[in-house]
Order: sequence, then C-alpha cells, then structure tokens
Amino acid sequence: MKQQFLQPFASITVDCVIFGFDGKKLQVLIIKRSSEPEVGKWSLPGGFMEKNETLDDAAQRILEKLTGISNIYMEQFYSFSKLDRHPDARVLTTGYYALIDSNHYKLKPSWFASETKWIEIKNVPKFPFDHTEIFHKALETLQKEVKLRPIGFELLPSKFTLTDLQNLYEVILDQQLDRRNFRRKILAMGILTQLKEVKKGAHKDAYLYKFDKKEYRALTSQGFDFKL
Amino acid sequence: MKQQFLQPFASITVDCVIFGFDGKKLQVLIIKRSSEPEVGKWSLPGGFMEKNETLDDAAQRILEKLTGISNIYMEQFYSFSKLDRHPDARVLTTGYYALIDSNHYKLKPSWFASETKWIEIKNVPKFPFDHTEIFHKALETLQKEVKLRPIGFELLPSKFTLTDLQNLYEVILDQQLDRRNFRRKILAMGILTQLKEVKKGAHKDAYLYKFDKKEYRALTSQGFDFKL
DNA sequence: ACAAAAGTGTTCCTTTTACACCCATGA
DNA sequence: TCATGGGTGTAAAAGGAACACTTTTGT
Repeated sequence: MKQQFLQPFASITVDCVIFGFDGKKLQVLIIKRSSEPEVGKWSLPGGFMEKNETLDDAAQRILEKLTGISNIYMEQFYSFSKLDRHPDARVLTTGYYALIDSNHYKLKPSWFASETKWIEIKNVPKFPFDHTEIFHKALETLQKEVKLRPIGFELLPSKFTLTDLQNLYEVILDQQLDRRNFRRKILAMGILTQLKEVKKGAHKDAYLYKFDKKEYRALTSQGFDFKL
Repeated sequence: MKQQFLQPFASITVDCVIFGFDGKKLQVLIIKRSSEPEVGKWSLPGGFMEKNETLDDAAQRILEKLTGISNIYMEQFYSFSKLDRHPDARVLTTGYYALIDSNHYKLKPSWFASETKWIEIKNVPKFPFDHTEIFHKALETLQKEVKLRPIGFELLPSKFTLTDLQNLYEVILDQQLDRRNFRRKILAMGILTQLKEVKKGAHKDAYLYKFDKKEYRALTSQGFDFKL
C-alpha cells in the first residue's frame, strides 16, 4: 500500500470544551483569538496536532499553551470533518471535553490567546467556524456521561457538602432534583464518606463528605454501575 | 494564522466495523488485504479519506469499494491516533460502525480486497495494526447504543417474529433474556405492530410484527426514550 | 423572631425480576 | 406421540417520585 500513500492534505487540530463549575454555575472556557482567521473573536481553545504526539497529547499541550490549565482528565467525544469548516484549508478537528473546578485553576493568557475566560454556558456567543456545533455536542455528551460515571465528584473540592454536589448535578443537567431523593440515592451507592467536619455557612452547619475513590473502584470491579 | 499552517503530515483513514446478523449469530465483516502492508492478512475494511469528502462520506465510499455494501447507516465512534499504529507513515483513523442484516447484502471482492467475508465475532482473528482495539471499541459502543435506540429493528427483515428480535438482542448483548419479560417490555413501548400474518416454522406458527417507524418518531418527539 | 439552608421518612406507584404450564405444528 | 418453539400471567421485590416539617444558625 506504500505506493498508494497520498500526500497528506488535511491538517488536524484538537478543540477543547472545558466545562467549569464555580459552585454556582456551569461555565465553559473560551479564548479571544489573537491570530487569523477570525482574530478577536471568542472561540474554543484549539490548535494543531504535532508530529510526535497523539490526539490526547495534543489536547493537553494545546490547552496548557492557550490557557495555562494542565494535567486534567479530558475525553475525546467526536471528530468533525465538514469540507468548509475552516476557511483557509482543509482542517479536521477532534473534540475533547473535561469538567473541572473553575476556582482551582489560574488562567494565563498567551501569545495565541490574548484573553482567556470562563463564560456561563447560558451566555455563550456565536462561535466562529463550527465551534458552536462542537460545543453543543460536548454538552450533550457531558449530560449523558455525568449520569453514568462519577465525573462530578472529581471537580468539587475534596471535601464537599451534599448540597454542593446536588447543585453541581442540577446545573449540569439543567433540572431541579429532589433533595431527599438525591441524598438517599447517592448515599446508597456507598461511595461517599461522611466526615466529622462540618462546613459553617450562613445558616445551619452542613456535614462534609469525601468521595471514596478506592471503594468506588472496588465496587466497580464487582459489577457495580454508577447511575444517577 | 495562515502563516502558521504546518504542512499536513498525517494521512487520514476510516475503518469500518460492520456488524452483521444472519438470524443466528453476530458477525463482523472482514477483508483479506491485497496490498502492502500486511498483505494477505484479514483486517477491517478501511481506506484513505479524499480531499473532497467528509469522514462520513469516506466511510460510505470505502465500504462500498471494498465490499460492495452501500448506503447503510454508519456511525462514527472514535478516532485513533497512536504514533506507531501504522508502520509506514503517520496515519490517523476514525472508526465507524453499523449493524446490518448480513443475508441482505452481496459481498463483492475488489482490487483492494481479494476476499471479503463475515466472521462470527467469537472467532475474530488477531488483526494487524490496532484493528483489534478498534473492533473492541466498536463492539462496546454497539452494546451500549443498542439499549438506547432501536438500532436492531432496522436490520431484521421488515416482518419479524418477537423471537427473531429477542435472538438478535441476546446475540448482541451476549446474554440470555427472559422471553415473557422481553415481550412485555418491547410491546409496551408501542412501536411494534402485530400483523395478521404468521411465520410458519417447524413448529407452532409465530405472529409477525413490523417496526412502526412513524409511531416511533412521534413518540420520540414527545419525549419518549427507547430503553431496553 | 425571622429568614435561610440542613436534615430527615413514609407512602404510592411503577418497573423489574423470577418463574411454569399449555398450545400448535411437523416429523 | 414426541420434540420443539410459541404464547401467556402473577406475585414479590426493588426502585423512583412525590411530599412537609423540624433544626440550626446568623442577622
């Protein structure tokens, strides 16, 4: 097949849809483009894959370069290939998404992105290219996956209240949940440990919990399925 | 950003994992490679994306070219990018899968594939490249999706018995299902129409049913979720 | 004393599971 | 008449949804 190798003609990029939670709202990380095309517009952070890296590697590198965020768990969700998705050349892009605690990362603008910011997902602007489509597909994927895996826990502070956790789910799923039912269900899974510490707030103290990763893995290997 | 465009350095291929059902067994479509590398080995049908087509288009074209199967519903499931996944060059591949009735398609060998055949999934050989990984990821995806969408129906003959349908699900999910529970559940969804015709078999006649696509779409638009 | 968030049980209803016998047909 | 696959109902258990009052704390 060697002789059939076409000259590669398409560039490959990665676009990152980083969802953030600040305790209140679901946000997404966007950058202001400081290079052509679409200079000055807000878009998803993305960039070219390099020769010596996989798509996973590229996603990590690019995200760090553009926003300063490194070493987070990102997952591939889809590859986009419309002919005219980029105005200047044939560019395929693979989408990655993640969900993180937006309070725990410092954003650093860069040469490639003059500004970087969190924006509430209700307020996302129209993005250039097909970034709007990419964003929506990522959100859809997140909403499905968050019910099937304890993605949410990993982004809360290591100690959190059940109300914190419920808020997170309500915001991601964009629906209200019954407090008692939520607590019963999540506690019944046996993957949360109640601590003796409490969180002092403006009102009644609330018990803090932590996610028991070990127990979760143990249960999982015995056929347990997280399901919200 | 124009000036930053790297010369594209990676080729892009599509690999198709076509699952077939012949009424009894779950199979996958494989081809015998008639070109380098790995000439003569059995692998998944795949090939290069061309300039003027999307990944979806490429999947259709390549599948037809290699196997003669055209115009089926395929869905993208993942893109693979390991550095050494192809021995001769940097090649990224995007996986597509489909589920079809293997009795209803004639396989045509081609210049690129000296032979094409269905093989039962329990008997798949070790594939070259990372095709074994691709195959397993496709199977996993199929098993998840088949519970959430009526993928299965579309591949049975347009009239089928409930036992046919149950066999299909048992084979895909690789588990036994209770006959009465299966029937109750699937009929309760209201997306099957019982016909007056029966299928004469070696034993008692069995009622034929058809999948009511219209009703399915109507229900879906009202928030109904297929769930097996 | 009031406002605001935390915590807690019960009832009802739906869904899931487990299970066994008769029927029709062809060989 | 026997072997084979088709067809059917029920009871028990588990899970999901709906719902209101008391406690604690700060202001």
